[in-house]
Amino acid sequence: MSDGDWLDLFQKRLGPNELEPGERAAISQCLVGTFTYNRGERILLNEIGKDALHLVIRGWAARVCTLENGAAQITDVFLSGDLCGVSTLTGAPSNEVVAVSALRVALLDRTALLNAIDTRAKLSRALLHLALAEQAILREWIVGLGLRDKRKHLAHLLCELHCRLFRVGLATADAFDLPLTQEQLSQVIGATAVHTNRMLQQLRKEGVIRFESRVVQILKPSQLVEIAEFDGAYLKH
Amino acid sequence: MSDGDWLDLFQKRLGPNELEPGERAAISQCLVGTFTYNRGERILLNEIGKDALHLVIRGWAARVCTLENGAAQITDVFLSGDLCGVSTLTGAPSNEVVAVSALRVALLDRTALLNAIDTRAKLSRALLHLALAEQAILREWIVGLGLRDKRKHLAHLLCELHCRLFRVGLATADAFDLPLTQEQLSQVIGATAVHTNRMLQQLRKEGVIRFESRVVQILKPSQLVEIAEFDGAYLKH
DNA sequence: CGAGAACTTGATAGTGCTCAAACGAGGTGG
DNA sequence: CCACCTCGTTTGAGCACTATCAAGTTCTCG
Repeated sequence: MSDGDWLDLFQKRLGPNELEPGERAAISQCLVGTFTYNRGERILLNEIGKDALHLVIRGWAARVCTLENGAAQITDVFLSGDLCGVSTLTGAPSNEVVAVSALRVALLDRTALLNAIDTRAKLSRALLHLALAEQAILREWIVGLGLRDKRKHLAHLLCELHCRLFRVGLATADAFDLPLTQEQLSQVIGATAVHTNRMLQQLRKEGVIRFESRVVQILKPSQLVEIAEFDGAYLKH
Repeated sequence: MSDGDWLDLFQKRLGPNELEPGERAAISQCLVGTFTYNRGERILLNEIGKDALHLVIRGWAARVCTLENGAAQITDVFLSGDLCGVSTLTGAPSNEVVAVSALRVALLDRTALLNAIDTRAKLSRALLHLALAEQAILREWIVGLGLRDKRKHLAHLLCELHCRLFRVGLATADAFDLPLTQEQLSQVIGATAVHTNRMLQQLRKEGVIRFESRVVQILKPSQLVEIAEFDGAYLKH
């Protein structure tokens, strides 16, 4: 995915709600540049983030909430096409967001974007749409944390990530890159790294997945879906 | 709270982003009536919900996600002033929402509201604002489920509810009505009803709260906040 | 090749679950 | 007015899932 395609990527992410040429132009005028972060760097809560939202072009990012005892929870994962920092539009305090892998982003000027959505109703709808899509994912994560055991939750997460990546052309029918470490996976599903490791091994022993050198291969898709009780409808926003 | 005040209530809920007379008029023209549900009734996914969003005037509602085995998770709690069904604006599939107590709602016509936000940029911003505020709460719930033990999570939930109710004038400095059953509380924090009961008793034994006949009294506010590691900043959207 | 990060494995402890039953309050019908 | 039924709360005992602690192994990269 080259830098110039960021707008197409964003449009693909928005799905059926196609942007018209006018909206495309309005957004592309918000672009102030692109930037590359290294794995582990803080994004959004930095000099750049003060003025600009980050549209992910390539790589992964994650929002991390940390408690006093140092324990950390990942509440969002941002993939290609995801817009990161929408909540700062309303002046809300944002959490820490870190680059999970090398990360290429398009920088969209906050003020310009606010202007754009005030001028163009469709753009505003598009952002609302994105926010609601995120909500749906957050809710599903809550269900995973509250109701599923860790093995099922892990399976569900893999299904979700596969779906989301497939939508933007970053997954084949049965495989995708997963740059999250097991530690980070455990921060998503609310487990310890040790336990996450064991649940992964269990899924491997069951022959459902393979997961080596940052690549997940889904060997038995239907069984994975069954374990996870996965229904991708919530991603159809 | 009488029916006529629903708009003021909504405005109070939006907080600093005051609506101007024009926007107020635009919203109030979306009103198609008010309605009362009984405790336990399904709202939103019914005849009325097909065409109308529900603005809570009085009472509580909760969004419930149910798994195949019958286990249920509450992912949202809607209080006075909360707008319920925003996600249906984008045609997304909604979850089940039930009335936790007797529930009075204002019904806002979906099509009219869509028109209104397409016409008035400020209204659109207001809805985006609401969606982001909900996101912040969802994230905090994720942190609670992933990182806090059930006692702390329960304490955190009580802090949050107190804050949100206080904002709309439904809590005193140290007490509020809590119509959720212990079973429903447990569906929020991802525990069994038995365990939730024990954690409540522990908080009572510690002298931190009282909770009788659907009323929570916070006896030691600072200690409750400390147990929960509660920081209300995320509610300041 | 060395050093640190990430992954793996084992043993033990504990939080929270399951099953089972009893108790209390509110509502209804006889 | 009381029996009775239901829903919600409370209590107890045993078990399971997951955490914790500790150590060893593999991988990655300068």
